[in-house]
Amino acid sequence: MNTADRLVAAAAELLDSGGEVAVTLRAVAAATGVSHNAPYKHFPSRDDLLAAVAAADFDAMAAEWVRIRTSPSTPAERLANALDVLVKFGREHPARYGLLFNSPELAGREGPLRFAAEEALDQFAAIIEDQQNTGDLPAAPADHLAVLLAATAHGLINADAGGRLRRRTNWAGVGDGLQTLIKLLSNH
Amino acid sequence: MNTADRLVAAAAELLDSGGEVAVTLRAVAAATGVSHNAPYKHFPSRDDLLAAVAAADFDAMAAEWVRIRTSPSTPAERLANALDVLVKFGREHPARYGLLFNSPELAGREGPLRFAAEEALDQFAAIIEDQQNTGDLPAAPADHLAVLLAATAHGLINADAGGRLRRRTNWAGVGDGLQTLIKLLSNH
DNA sequence: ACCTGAACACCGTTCAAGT
DNA sequence: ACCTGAACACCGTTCAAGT
Repeated sequence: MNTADRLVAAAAELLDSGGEVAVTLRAVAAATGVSHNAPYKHFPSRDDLLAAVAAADFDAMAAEWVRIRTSPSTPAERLANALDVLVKFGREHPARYGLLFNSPELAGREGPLRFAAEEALDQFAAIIEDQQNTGDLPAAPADHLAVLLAATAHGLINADAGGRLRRRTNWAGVGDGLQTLIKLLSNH
Repeated sequence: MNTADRLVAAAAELLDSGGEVAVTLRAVAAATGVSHNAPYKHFPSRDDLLAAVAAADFDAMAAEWVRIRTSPSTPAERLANALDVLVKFGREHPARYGLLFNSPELAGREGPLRFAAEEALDQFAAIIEDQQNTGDLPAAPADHLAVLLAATAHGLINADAGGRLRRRTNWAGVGDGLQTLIKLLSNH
Protein backbone atom coordinates (compact mmCIF):
# COMPACT_ATOMS: atom_id res chain seq x y z
CA MET A 1 0.00 0.00 0.00
CA ASN A 2 1.61 3.22 -1.12
CA THR A 3 1.63 6.46 0.80
CA ALA A 4 -1.25 8.00 -1.14
CA ASP A 5 -3.52 5.05 -0.37
CA ARG A 6 -2.49 5.07 3.27
CA LEU A 7 -3.34 8.76 3.48
CA VAL A 8 -6.78 8.07 2.01
CA ALA A 9 -7.36 5.21 4.44
CA ALA A 10 -6.26 7.36 7.39
CA ALA A 11 -8.58 10.17 6.27
CA ALA A 12 -11.49 7.74 6.01
CA GLU A 13 -10.84 6.49 9.53
CA LEU A 14 -10.67 10.01 10.88
CA LEU A 15 -13.97 10.81 9.14
CA ASP A 16 -15.55 7.83 10.86
CA SER A 17 -14.15 8.58 14.27
CA GLY A 18 -14.38 12.35 14.43
CA GLY A 19 -16.30 13.70 11.45
CA GLU A 20 -15.07 16.08 8.81
CA VAL A 21 -13.60 18.52 11.31
CA ALA A 22 -11.26 15.80 12.55
CA VAL A 23 -9.67 15.42 9.13
CA THR A 24 -6.84 17.91 9.43
CA LEU A 25 -3.91 17.26 7.17
CA ARG A 26 -1.75 17.19 10.25
CA ALA A 27 -3.82 14.43 11.84
CA VAL A 28 -3.92 12.44 8.59
CA ALA A 29 -0.16 12.77 8.23
CA ALA A 30 0.47 11.75 11.84
CA ALA A 31 -1.80 8.70 11.50
CA THR A 32 0.12 7.73 8.37
CA GLY A 33 3.49 8.27 9.99
CA VAL A 34 4.69 11.05 7.74
CA SER A 35 5.42 14.70 8.30
CA HIS A 36 2.65 17.26 8.47
CA ASN A 37 2.96 18.33 4.88
CA ALA A 38 3.85 15.10 3.14
CA PRO A 39 0.19 14.90 1.99
CA TYR A 40 0.95 17.78 -0.36
CA LYS A 41 3.31 15.51 -2.26
CA HIS A 42 0.32 13.30 -3.12
CA PHE A 43 -2.69 15.62 -3.12
CA PRO A 44 -2.80 19.27 -4.17
CA SER A 45 -5.05 20.22 -1.26
CA ARG A 46 -7.16 18.94 1.59
CA ASP A 47 -10.23 18.97 -0.68
CA ASP A 48 -8.48 16.73 -3.17
CA LEU A 49 -7.69 14.24 -0.42
CA LEU A 50 -11.35 14.24 0.63
CA ALA A 51 -12.36 13.77 -3.00
CA ALA A 52 -10.09 10.74 -3.18
CA VAL A 53 -11.79 9.25 -0.12
CA ALA A 54 -15.18 9.85 -1.74
CA ALA A 55 -14.07 8.31 -5.04
CA ALA A 56 -12.83 5.19 -3.23
CA ASP A 57 -16.15 4.90 -1.42
CA PHE A 58 -18.10 5.23 -4.66
CA ASP A 59 -15.93 2.48 -6.12
CA ALA A 60 -16.68 0.21 -3.17
CA MET A 61 -20.38 0.99 -3.45
CA ALA A 62 -20.36 0.22 -7.17
CA ALA A 63 -18.69 -3.13 -6.42
CA GLU A 64 -21.38 -3.97 -3.86
CA TRP A 65 -24.07 -3.10 -6.37
CA VAL A 66 -22.46 -5.29 -8.99
CA ARG A 67 -22.46 -8.15 -6.51
CA ILE A 68 -26.13 -7.55 -5.66
CA ARG A 69 -27.14 -7.17 -9.27
CA THR A 70 -25.69 -10.57 -10.17
CA SER A 71 -26.89 -12.29 -7.00
CA PRO A 72 -29.57 -15.00 -7.21
CA SER A 73 -32.27 -13.02 -5.34
CA THR A 74 -35.43 -11.75 -7.00
CA PRO A 75 -35.27 -8.34 -8.72
CA ALA A 76 -37.42 -6.84 -5.95
CA GLU A 77 -35.05 -8.16 -3.29
CA ARG A 78 -32.06 -6.92 -5.24
CA LEU A 79 -33.58 -3.44 -5.38
CA ALA A 80 -34.23 -3.52 -1.63
CA ASN A 81 -30.66 -4.69 -1.02
CA ALA A 82 -29.24 -1.98 -3.27
CA LEU A 83 -31.14 0.68 -1.35
CA ASP A 84 -29.99 -0.88 1.90
CA VAL A 85 -26.37 -0.36 0.85
CA LEU A 86 -27.02 3.36 0.68
CA VAL A 87 -28.97 3.48 3.92
CA LYS A 88 -26.42 1.43 5.83
CA PHE A 89 -23.48 3.46 4.57
CA GLY A 90 -25.26 6.65 5.59
CA ARG A 91 -25.93 5.30 9.05
CA GLU A 92 -22.51 3.74 9.69
CA HIS A 93 -20.31 6.34 7.99
CA PRO A 94 -22.23 9.61 8.18
CA ALA A 95 -19.26 11.87 7.49
CA ARG A 96 -18.10 9.83 4.51
CA TYR A 97 -21.70 9.65 3.29
CA GLY A 98 -21.80 13.42 3.45
CA LEU A 99 -18.79 13.57 1.17
CA LEU A 100 -20.62 11.47 -1.40
CA PHE A 101 -24.04 13.09 -1.30
CA ASN A 102 -24.09 16.18 0.90
CA SER A 103 -21.24 18.09 -0.71
CA PRO A 104 -22.36 19.62 -4.00
CA GLU A 105 -19.11 21.57 -4.28
CA LEU A 106 -17.16 18.32 -4.15
CA ALA A 107 -19.60 16.53 -6.46
CA GLY A 108 -19.38 19.32 -8.99
CA ARG A 109 -15.64 18.88 -9.48
CA GLU A 110 -14.21 17.21 -12.54
CA GLY A 111 -11.99 14.20 -12.09
CA PRO A 112 -12.01 10.66 -10.73
CA LEU A 113 -14.73 11.40 -8.19
CA ARG A 114 -17.21 12.35 -10.87
CA PHE A 115 -16.29 9.26 -12.86
CA ALA A 116 -16.65 6.94 -9.84
CA ALA A 117 -20.02 8.46 -9.00
CA GLU A 118 -21.32 7.85 -12.52
CA GLU A 119 -20.07 4.26 -12.50
CA ALA A 120 -21.85 3.59 -9.24
CA LEU A 121 -25.09 5.15 -10.41
CA ASP A 122 -24.93 3.04 -13.56
CA GLN A 123 -25.05 -0.10 -11.45
CA PHE A 124 -27.87 1.27 -9.34
CA ALA A 125 -29.88 2.13 -12.44
CA ALA A 126 -29.32 -1.34 -13.85
CA ILE A 127 -30.76 -2.92 -10.71
CA ILE A 128 -33.81 -0.71 -11.05
CA GLU A 129 -34.19 -1.62 -14.69
CA ASP A 130 -34.22 -5.32 -13.79
CA GLN A 131 -37.07 -4.68 -11.40
CA GLN A 132 -38.90 -2.59 -14.01
CA ASN A 133 -38.71 -5.54 -16.38
CA THR A 134 -40.81 -7.59 -14.00
CA GLY A 135 -43.58 -5.09 -14.69
CA ASP A 136 -43.69 -4.02 -11.07
CA LEU A 137 -42.47 -0.47 -11.48
CA PRO A 138 -43.67 2.24 -13.88
CA ALA A 139 -42.27 2.03 -17.41
CA ALA A 140 -40.48 5.38 -17.17
CA PRO A 141 -36.85 5.55 -18.36
CA ALA A 142 -34.68 3.60 -15.93
CA ASP A 143 -32.37 6.58 -15.45
CA HIS A 144 -35.31 8.74 -14.43
CA LEU A 145 -36.52 6.20 -11.90
CA ALA A 146 -32.98 5.66 -10.66
CA VAL A 147 -32.42 9.37 -10.10
CA LEU A 148 -35.78 9.72 -8.38
CA LEU A 149 -35.26 6.74 -6.09
CA ALA A 150 -31.70 7.71 -5.26
CA ALA A 151 -32.88 11.24 -4.55
CA THR A 152 -35.62 10.03 -2.22
CA ALA A 153 -33.25 7.64 -0.47
CA HIS A 154 -30.80 10.46 0.04
CA GLY A 155 -33.44 12.83 1.35
CA LEU A 156 -34.76 10.25 3.79
CA ILE A 157 -31.27 9.37 5.00
CA ASN A 158 -30.57 13.04 5.66
CA ALA A 159 -33.92 13.54 7.36
CA ASP A 160 -33.25 10.57 9.61
CA ALA A 161 -29.70 11.68 10.38
CA GLY A 162 -31.10 15.04 11.46
CA GLY A 163 -33.79 13.36 13.57
CA ARG A 164 -36.55 14.71 11.35
CA LEU A 165 -37.83 11.41 9.96
CA ARG A 166 -39.16 9.69 13.04
CA ARG A 167 -40.73 12.80 14.48
CA ARG A 168 -43.19 12.95 11.57
CA THR A 169 -43.76 9.31 10.69
CA ASN A 170 -44.15 5.97 12.39
CA TRP A 171 -41.45 4.46 10.20
CA ALA A 172 -38.82 2.45 12.01
CA GLY A 173 -36.21 3.76 9.62
CA VAL A 174 -35.35 4.92 6.15
CA GLY A 175 -36.11 1.49 4.67
CA ASP A 176 -39.77 1.75 5.65
CA GLY A 177 -40.08 5.07 3.88
CA LEU A 178 -38.49 3.70 0.73
CA GLN A 179 -40.71 0.63 0.72
CA THR A 180 -43.71 2.92 1.12
CA LEU A 181 -42.66 4.88 -1.94
CA ILE A 182 -41.98 1.75 -3.97
CA LYS A 183 -45.41 0.42 -3.03
CA LEU A 184 -47.01 3.70 -4.12
CA LEU A 185 -45.16 3.46 -7.42
CA SER A 186 -46.01 -0.21 -8.02
CA ASN A 187 -48.69 -1.23 -10.42
CA HIS A 188 -51.03 -3.02 -8.09
CA MET B 1 -32.38 45.94 14.42
CA ASN B 2 -30.28 44.75 17.32
CA THR B 3 -26.74 43.44 17.15
CA ALA B 4 -27.74 39.77 17.20
CA ASP B 5 -30.04 40.23 14.20
CA ARG B 6 -27.42 42.23 12.35
CA LEU B 7 -24.89 39.45 12.95
CA VAL B 8 -27.34 36.90 11.54
CA ALA B 9 -28.01 39.07 8.50
CA ALA B 10 -24.28 39.58 7.91
CA ALA B 11 -23.66 35.83 8.20
CA ALA B 12 -26.44 35.13 5.67
CA GLU B 13 -24.90 37.59 3.22
CA LEU B 14 -21.47 36.04 3.63
CA LEU B 15 -22.97 32.60 3.02
CA ASP B 16 -24.50 33.88 -0.21
CA SER B 17 -21.38 35.62 -1.42
CA GLY B 18 -18.65 33.22 -0.36
CA GLY B 19 -20.13 29.99 0.95
CA GLU B 20 -19.74 28.51 4.39
CA VAL B 21 -15.98 28.96 4.45
CA ALA B 22 -16.44 32.72 4.13
CA VAL B 23 -18.41 32.88 7.36
CA THR B 24 -15.62 33.50 9.81
CA LEU B 25 -16.65 35.18 13.02
CA ARG B 26 -14.09 37.85 12.22
CA ALA B 27 -15.69 38.60 8.85
CA VAL B 28 -19.18 38.60 10.35
CA ALA B 29 -18.07 40.95 13.09
CA ALA B 30 -16.33 43.27 10.65
CA ALA B 31 -19.39 43.39 8.39
CA THR B 32 -21.48 44.24 11.42
CA GLY B 33 -19.07 46.90 12.63
CA VAL B 34 -18.17 45.28 15.94
CA SER B 35 -14.99 43.77 17.29
CA HIS B 36 -13.89 40.31 16.30
CA ASN B 37 -15.31 38.63 19.34
CA ALA B 38 -18.43 40.63 19.98
CA PRO B 39 -20.39 37.74 18.37
CA TYR B 40 -19.62 35.70 21.48
CA LYS B 41 -21.73 38.08 23.50
CA HIS B 42 -24.75 36.99 21.41
CA PHE B 43 -23.98 33.43 20.30
CA PRO B 44 -22.07 30.78 22.23
CA SER B 45 -20.22 29.61 19.13
CA ARG B 46 -19.96 29.88 15.37
CA ASP B 47 -22.27 26.89 15.00
CA ASP B 48 -24.93 28.62 17.06
CA LEU B 49 -24.73 31.66 14.79
CA LEU B 50 -25.15 29.41 11.75
CA ALA B 51 -28.08 27.70 13.44
CA ALA B 52 -29.69 31.10 13.96
CA VAL B 53 -29.33 31.85 10.23
CA ALA B 54 -30.93 28.51 9.43
CA ALA B 55 -33.79 29.07 11.85
CA ALA B 56 -34.50 32.48 10.31
CA ASP B 57 -34.54 30.92 6.84
CA PHE B 58 -36.94 28.19 7.96
CA ASP B 59 -39.19 30.90 9.39
CA ALA B 60 -39.16 32.76 6.09
CA MET B 61 -39.88 29.54 4.21
CA ALA B 62 -42.77 28.74 6.51
CA ALA B 63 -44.19 32.21 5.88
CA GLU B 64 -43.97 31.69 2.12
CA TRP B 65 -45.73 28.37 2.44
CA VAL B 66 -48.49 29.95 4.51
CA ARG B 67 -48.95 32.54 1.79
CA ILE B 68 -49.07 29.86 -0.91
CA ARG B 69 -51.39 27.64 1.07
CA THR B 70 -53.94 30.42 1.41
CA SER B 71 -53.53 31.72 -2.15
CA PRO B 72 -56.39 31.36 -4.65
CA SER B 73 -54.60 28.89 -6.95
CA THR B 74 -55.67 25.28 -7.36
CA PRO B 75 -54.27 22.74 -4.88
CA ALA B 76 -52.07 21.27 -7.62
CA GLU B 77 -50.63 24.69 -8.42
CA ARG B 78 -50.10 25.39 -4.74
CA LEU B 79 -48.16 22.14 -4.39
CA ALA B 80 -46.03 23.04 -7.41
CA ASN B 81 -45.42 26.51 -5.97
CA ALA B 82 -44.48 25.08 -2.58
CA LEU B 83 -41.93 22.79 -4.18
CA ASP B 84 -40.65 25.70 -6.23
CA VAL B 85 -39.89 27.60 -3.04
CA LEU B 86 -37.52 24.82 -2.03
CA VAL B 87 -35.95 24.50 -5.46
CA LYS B 88 -35.46 28.23 -5.88
CA PHE B 89 -33.95 28.65 -2.44
CA GLY B 90 -31.54 25.81 -3.16
CA ARG B 91 -30.50 27.37 -6.44
CA GLU B 92 -30.20 30.96 -5.24
CA HIS B 93 -28.78 30.37 -1.78
CA PRO B 94 -26.88 27.09 -1.98
CA ALA B 95 -24.83 27.61 1.17
CA ARG B 96 -27.84 28.61 3.24
CA TYR B 97 -29.80 25.73 1.74
CA GLY B 98 -27.02 23.43 2.88
CA LEU B 99 -27.48 24.70 6.42
CA LEU B 100 -31.16 23.74 6.31
CA PHE B 101 -30.95 20.36 4.63
CA ASN B 102 -27.35 19.22 4.16
CA SER B 103 -26.17 19.54 7.74
CA PRO B 104 -27.49 16.67 9.83
CA GLU B 105 -25.31 17.71 12.78
CA LEU B 106 -26.98 21.11 12.78
CA ALA B 107 -30.44 19.65 12.18
CA GLY B 108 -29.99 17.23 15.06
CA ARG B 109 -29.53 19.99 17.61
CA GLU B 110 -32.21 20.96 20.03
CA GLY B 111 -33.42 24.53 20.09
CA PRO B 112 -35.12 27.15 17.92
CA LEU B 113 -33.78 25.63 14.69
CA ARG B 114 -35.54 22.34 15.30
CA PHE B 115 -38.73 24.18 16.17
CA ALA B 116 -38.57 26.37 13.06
CA ALA B 117 -37.96 23.34 10.87
CA GLU B 118 -41.01 21.55 12.26
CA GLU B 119 -43.19 24.62 11.79
CA ALA B 120 -42.11 24.90 8.16
CA LEU B 121 -42.70 21.23 7.45
CA ASP B 122 -46.16 21.51 9.01
CA GLN B 123 -47.09 24.07 6.37
CA PHE B 124 -45.62 21.98 3.59
CA ALA B 125 -47.56 18.93 4.77
CA ALA B 126 -50.77 20.94 4.88
CA ILE B 127 -50.33 21.96 1.25
CA ILE B 128 -49.87 18.33 0.32
CA GLU B 129 -52.93 17.35 2.26
CA ASP B 130 -55.02 19.88 0.34
CA GLN B 131 -53.89 18.29 -2.91
CA GLN B 132 -54.59 14.81 -1.53
CA ASN B 133 -58.14 15.89 -0.81
CA THR B 134 -58.71 16.47 -4.51
CA GLY B 135 -58.17 12.73 -4.91
CA ASP B 136 -55.15 13.27 -7.12
CA LEU B 137 -52.51 11.84 -4.79
CA PRO B 138 -52.46 8.50 -2.95
CA ALA B 139 -54.43 8.40 0.28
CA ALA B 140 -51.36 7.73 2.42
CA PRO B 141 -50.94 9.80 5.62
CA ALA B 142 -50.15 13.40 4.64
CA ASP B 143 -47.05 13.39 6.82
CA HIS B 144 -45.72 10.35 5.00
CA LEU B 145 -46.27 11.91 1.59
CA ALA B 146 -44.83 15.20 2.81
CA VAL B 147 -41.67 13.54 4.07
CA LEU B 148 -41.31 11.55 0.86
CA LEU B 149 -41.84 14.53 -1.42
CA ALA B 150 -39.57 16.77 0.62
CA ALA B 151 -36.94 14.03 0.60
CA THR B 152 -37.14 13.62 -3.17
CA ALA B 153 -37.03 17.37 -3.71
CA HIS B 154 -33.97 17.60 -1.51
CA GLY B 155 -32.23 14.73 -3.26
CA LEU B 156 -32.90 16.20 -6.69
CA ILE B 157 -31.74 19.66 -5.61
CA ASN B 158 -28.49 18.17 -4.35
CA ALA B 159 -28.04 16.07 -7.46
CA ASP B 160 -28.54 19.13 -9.63
CA ALA B 161 -26.20 21.27 -7.53
CA GLY B 162 -23.54 18.61 -7.98
CA GLY B 163 -24.21 18.45 -11.71
CA ARG B 164 -25.45 14.87 -11.47
CA LEU B 165 -29.06 15.47 -12.48
CA ARG B 166 -28.73 16.63 -16.05
CA ARG B 167 -26.05 14.12 -16.96
CA ARG B 168 -28.52 11.27 -16.46
CA THR B 169 -31.85 12.75 -17.49
CA ASN B 170 -33.28 15.09 -20.07
CA TRP B 171 -34.95 17.17 -17.38
CA ALA B 172 -34.46 20.89 -17.67
CA GLY B 173 -34.26 21.15 -13.91
CA VAL B 174 -35.39 19.85 -10.56
CA GLY B 175 -38.99 20.86 -11.23
CA ASP B 176 -39.28 18.43 -14.12
CA GLY B 177 -38.11 15.58 -11.93
CA LEU B 178 -40.62 16.44 -9.25
CA GLN B 179 -43.48 16.72 -11.71
CA THR B 180 -42.48 13.32 -13.11
CA LEU B 181 -42.70 11.81 -9.63
CA ILE B 182 -46.03 13.48 -8.90
CA LYS B 183 -47.40 12.17 -12.17
CA LEU B 184 -46.22 8.66 -11.31
CA LEU B 185 -47.94 8.96 -7.93
CA SER B 186 -51.18 10.39 -9.35
CA ASN B 187 -54.24 8.25 -9.72
CA HIS B 188 -54.71 8.50 -13.46
C1' DA C 1 -25.11 44.58 30.13
C1' DC C 2 -22.21 44.92 26.27
C1' DC C 3 -17.91 45.50 24.04
C1' DT C 4 -12.66 45.57 23.15
C1' DG C 5 -7.86 43.87 22.62
C1' DA C 6 -4.39 40.61 23.61
C1' DA C 7 -3.34 36.02 23.61
C1' DC C 8 -3.52 30.72 22.72
C1' DA C 9 -3.60 26.74 20.23
C1' DC C 10 -4.56 25.24 15.81
C1' DC C 11 -4.87 24.91 10.73
C1' DG C 12 -4.05 24.95 5.39
C1' DT C 13 -0.60 26.14 2.59
C1' DT C 14 4.09 27.70 0.91
C1' DC C 15 8.99 27.52 0.62
C1' DA C 16 13.63 26.19 0.93
C1' DA C 17 16.29 22.28 1.79
C1' DG C 18 17.54 17.65 2.44
C1' DT C 19 18.22 12.25 0.62
C1' DA D 1 11.08 11.25 -6.63
C1' DC D 2 9.76 11.87 -2.06
C1' DC D 3 10.06 13.89 2.39
C1' DT D 4 11.12 17.33 6.34
C1' DG D 5 11.00 21.61 9.13
C1' DA D 6 10.33 26.41 9.51
C1' DA D 7 7.38 29.96 8.54
C1' DC D 8 2.98 32.74 7.19
C1' DA D 9 -1.49 34.23 7.49
C1' DC D 10 -5.67 32.93 9.41
C1' DC D 11 -9.20 31.09 12.59
C1' DG D 12 -12.30 29.78 16.80
C1' DT D 13 -12.21 30.54 21.35
C1' DT D 14 -10.77 32.35 26.04
C1' DC D 15 -9.61 35.84 29.26
C1' DA D 16 -8.97 40.07 31.53
C1' DA D 17 -10.41 44.62 31.27
C1' DG D 18 -12.93 48.58 30.02
C1' DT D 19 -17.73 51.70 29.89
